Amino acid sequence: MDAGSLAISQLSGGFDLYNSLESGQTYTWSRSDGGMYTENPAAENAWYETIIDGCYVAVCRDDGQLQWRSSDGTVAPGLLRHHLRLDDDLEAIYSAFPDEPIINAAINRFSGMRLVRDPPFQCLISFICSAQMRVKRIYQMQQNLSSSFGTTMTADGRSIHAFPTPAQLAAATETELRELGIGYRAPYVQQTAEMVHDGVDPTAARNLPYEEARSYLTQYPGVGNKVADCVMLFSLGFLEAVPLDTWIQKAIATHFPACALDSYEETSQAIRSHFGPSVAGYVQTYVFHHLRTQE
DNA sequence: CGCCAGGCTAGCG
DNA sequence: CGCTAGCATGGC
Repeated sequence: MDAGSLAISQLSGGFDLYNSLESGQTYTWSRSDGGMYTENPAAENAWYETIIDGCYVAVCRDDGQLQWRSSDGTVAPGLLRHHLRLDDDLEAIYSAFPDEPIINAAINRFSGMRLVRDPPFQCLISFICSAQMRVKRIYQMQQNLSSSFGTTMTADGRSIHAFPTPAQLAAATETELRELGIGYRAPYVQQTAEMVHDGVDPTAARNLPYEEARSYLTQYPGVGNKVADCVMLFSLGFLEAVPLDTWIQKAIATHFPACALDSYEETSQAIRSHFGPSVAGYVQTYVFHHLRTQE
């Protein structure tokens, strides 16, 4: 097992590991203390781990450093920079946020929280599963998919499951998926996995303009505008994407009523423009987490 | 028990 | 097009 560290002080705006990985934007990491999405704060030395492209990586915040351990030390630092967006200039991003009370409150609470850049297939499946589901259960469903259909690796003598590949998940039956608690989303998951396995590549959306990319992603069963926006923001790097979930729709009605229009498309356009296209997705993620974790 | 959870789809008018 | 019933499952 290789190991190393990155200096958090060199990152503009710092890095809040806990809120970045437990704000409901990613379901690809697990806390080694088993407390992922339990609403118990992570212990100071809690490790978050995942397997990406066959590479095991674990990270932990310790004394101003982002410590990491990995099965492949040659790729781990670059992998972390990419998937945790460590090169995002948070100070510049905050200064581009609109100066409004609810947004400022969110920045104050979660300063250092970064967007993630998740593996697209895993992101696609996890947000198909997210429909009408609580964050904690979405996470549990992804764990179930991994342990039932994903490849097993051994790290530190423990067995860990990677998220299934499109081929592995396409081979699952609807009945098997329902037994994992996937519910009525089971056929969507199976059929989407099959489409990706057959060559309909979600990453092809990267090369399209924003609204065409969103439309492209809705060809997968179980993917509407909202889920497509999540995939674009949390895995494809469209920082202008603002997923209009129930929380954000309420926030728009209350705090930005001029943007509360009739259709998803119109509201989306208005709120993207209001938040600022280059940072709108960041604003969304901060406000979402702020509202969802208020007492 | 009833209600709700990071919505979507099919089937209407 | 716009509108809405129905959808699985678990937690409160």
